[in-house]
Amino acid sequence: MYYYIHMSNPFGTYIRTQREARRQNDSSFSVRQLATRIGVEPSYLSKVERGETPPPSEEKIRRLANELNDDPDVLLAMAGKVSTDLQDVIRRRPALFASLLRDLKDAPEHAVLRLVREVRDGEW
Amino acid sequence: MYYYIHMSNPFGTYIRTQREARRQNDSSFSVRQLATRIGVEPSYLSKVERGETPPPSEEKIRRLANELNDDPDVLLAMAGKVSTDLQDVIRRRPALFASLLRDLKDAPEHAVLRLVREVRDGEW
DNA sequence: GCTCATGTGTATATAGTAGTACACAGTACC
DNA sequence: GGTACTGTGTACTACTATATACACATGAGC
Repeated sequence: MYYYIHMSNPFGTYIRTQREARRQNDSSFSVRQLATRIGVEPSYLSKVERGETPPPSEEKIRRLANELNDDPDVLLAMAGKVSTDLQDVIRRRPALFASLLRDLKDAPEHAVLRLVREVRDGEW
Repeated sequence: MYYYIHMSNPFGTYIRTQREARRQNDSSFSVRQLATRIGVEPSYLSKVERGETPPPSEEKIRRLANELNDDPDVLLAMAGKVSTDLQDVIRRRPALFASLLRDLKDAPEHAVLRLVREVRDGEW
């Protein structure tokens, strides 16, 4: 017997919006059918979309991202989570990546992107 | 009624080692007194050190790091966790930081450090 | 040899996570 | 106008996280 505090709910709202958009052209994007495809009970997906229950597990969020053609990292972020593979990167070299992230915390997007590009071009 | 699978236990082992090292010169680093200072029951800290129970919460780990003069990020990593403030950095710009981290995942330490230095010197 | 601190065993509590099972009322469609 | 699918309400479950409370035997120091 408990209540889920029902504030804003960015994750569920976004999922519902995306699902209904897809549904215009594809009737298989009903709550029931999508729920079945990602492997949960329809009533559960319904509750998640309405924010009556917290977002599902990382795995289910990944399947949602896949079905809805969305970036899993972005959906996970909306759900208040961080991908476990990213957490693993940090956990293997905590001091190093902690300082990198804290330094880049407020860096403008283009600056970070430049670093990404530098790294990708193999400049090290 | 459950058992904690008691494999390797890097966190507890490390804490015990550090605590006993400190205790050579300072008798206040007994299980009981340290537990009291960080705000947990002595029997709980004992179980954590012996790996009978999983590592404590982030907050308690931070207090341990403080008492033992250790890097909180490193202790958290040993406990299989990532600091919530770092998770927040990623969650605010998930696509950006996800790609950065995945690209740097296997980069050699000195290359990452060079980036840290670049950023610190404000080259953006 | 008594006191007091020490480490640890046993039992238990509470919240959060991550769902399932099933029934029920509305709607679509043919 | 019956069939079949839809969204959702109600009730329940199992497991994990994060601990507390207290008792007990041991050992060290005065």
